Amino acid sequence: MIKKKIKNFDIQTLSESGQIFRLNKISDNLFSLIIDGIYLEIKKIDDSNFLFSCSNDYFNTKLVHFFDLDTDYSFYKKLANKNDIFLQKCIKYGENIKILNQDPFEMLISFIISQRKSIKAIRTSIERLCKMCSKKHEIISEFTNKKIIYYPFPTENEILKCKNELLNTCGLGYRKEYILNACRLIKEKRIILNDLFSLQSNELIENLMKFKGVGIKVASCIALFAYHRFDICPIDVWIKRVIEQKYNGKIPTKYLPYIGIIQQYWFNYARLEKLK
DNA sequence: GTCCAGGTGAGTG
DNA sequence: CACTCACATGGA
Repeated sequence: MIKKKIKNFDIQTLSESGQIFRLNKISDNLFSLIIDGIYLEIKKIDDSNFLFSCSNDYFNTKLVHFFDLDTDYSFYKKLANKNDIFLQKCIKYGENIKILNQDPFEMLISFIISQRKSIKAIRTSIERLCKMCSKKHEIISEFTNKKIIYYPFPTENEILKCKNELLNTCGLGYRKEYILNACRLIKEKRIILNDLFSLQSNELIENLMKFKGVGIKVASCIALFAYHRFDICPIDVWIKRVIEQKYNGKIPTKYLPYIGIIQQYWFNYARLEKLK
């Protein structure tokens, strides 16, 4: 277990941000996270002090990048136009939101599942998929001393090997075939997710949309949350409402190079305040 | 029971 | 090009 002083890190808001589905609040100020096949816990001591159940080395080499801790967000927080009271309010409301650097395959499968589902339902479905396809792991929590059972996010091979009747219990509905199809394309190396990092954003989106079941919205989420493309804006039902109601249907051009992060401020506010 | 959710692909005009 | 429609299922 290590202690870290981190400024502008809001794990509670991140866990509700709709970009990560396996960061869970366990109890007051205690969160669990499954990435990279491992389970770790994060305890918030106060606004800028945290405990992590991992080594200092793992924190520095993996988590700093994952949580995007080496990026200074102060520039983005100042982007709101002077007369844009709404965006100012959104930024204040979720001022320590970050755009994470998550695994492309996990984002691909997670956001295929996400279509026409609530965030709560997405989480349930993903957890079932992990439980059905992936290997069971057990560890003892460093914080609670309780036994923890967890399942890493499955690989494409593990999903393909999973029996149909098990996959059918994951609540995937019509998305099941999309997921199997995506796993086949990856297994056959028809699309290599790690090779897409070098592409321009528009080419990246184009390539992601080769997966059946991945349209412009899901491709945009993957581009933003796995490939860190701040110039990409996933437009879902919430963002549609924001653009129509607050911006007369048009995004201010000044925001376009950073619309990914701005979109996340909008989304967080609109969803948690149930903007109608 | 009804309605909605971080949408997409196929079909039609 | 734009527009409509079916699509499974959980959660409120």
